[in-house]
Amino acid sequence: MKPRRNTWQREAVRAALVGAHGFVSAQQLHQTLRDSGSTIGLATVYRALASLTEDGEADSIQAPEGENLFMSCGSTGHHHHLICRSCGAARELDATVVEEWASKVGAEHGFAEIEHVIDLFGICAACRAKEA
Amino acid sequence: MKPRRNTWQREAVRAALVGAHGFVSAQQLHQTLRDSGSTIGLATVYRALASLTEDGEADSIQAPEGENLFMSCGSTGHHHHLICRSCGAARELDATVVEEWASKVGAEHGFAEIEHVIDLFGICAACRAKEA
DNA sequence: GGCTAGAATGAGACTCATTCTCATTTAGAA
DNA sequence: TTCTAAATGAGAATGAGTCTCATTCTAGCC
Ligand SMILES: [Zn+2]
Ligand SMILES: [Zn+2]
Ligand SMILES: [Zn+2]
Ligand SMILES: [Zn+2]
Repeated sequence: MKPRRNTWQREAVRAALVGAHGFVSAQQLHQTLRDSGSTIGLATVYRALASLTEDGEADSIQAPEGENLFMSCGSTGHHHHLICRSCGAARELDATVVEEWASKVGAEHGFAEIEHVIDLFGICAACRAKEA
Repeated sequence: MKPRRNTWQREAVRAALVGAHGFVSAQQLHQTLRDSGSTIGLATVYRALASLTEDGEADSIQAPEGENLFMSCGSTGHHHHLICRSCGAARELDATVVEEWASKVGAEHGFAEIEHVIDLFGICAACRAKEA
């Protein structure tokens, strides 16, 4: 892990990410921080999120609309999520079966350096209750 | 399927997509078409790809970099791919196990309207040979 | 074949997420 | 405290994709 300086900006992003409880975009996070009086710059939020993700402190996924979403995730290892399209709440999934499937399939077709993207999106119970 | 008029532009996009043999971006496709003398507009390429995808004549995926990629795909039903990061070549996958896993997991967590994104990326044998 | 309504097109303006530039600030070691 | 490279922030730049709207063209009708 490359060296990082501890700036209040980096810490603020980390805190905001933890406070978000679910996947959020860089823009949302920046807005939240500004709304709470911070003067942090948008570019800095992007930089902090990139480094946090690099260091394994945050997970990132691509929303179906193309935006990148980030989340402060407890477990550090490789894993997958079930995400609420409406509020961003996420559940970690035990994906042992698909991990095995993915590596088997990759090998079978003679492809190297296999990576996989596996995400489930839906509407959580809470959001459904709200809408009804 | 909503009605579509047959224009040479739509046909050109369809043909270029078939000729591409793998996943390509709208921009690439547009460039290819222009290079071969066509005067087709970029917006039209986007519109044609969107309608072809809607009609099930093309598949689309999100590249890890965020760009949307399209491919003329034989089978019409729901399925997944193993894609070469380098040349876009793709294999269709039998993903019965993961389909079952996905629907089970969604239900278990009380989420509704589950959709899943499952894509494998790697480097195909041909591209590895080329690089070496 | 001509006529017409409405769909499709294309040039370019526009949006919006993300990255880059660069002058200024600051963390952290000495 | 001093110094230096890393980090920051404002705004410019990038780039995929969408939108607008005047013009063109398809397809059905005579
Ligand atoms: Zn929700
Ligand atoms: Zn995995
Ligand atoms: Zn390849
Ligand atoms: Zn599937």
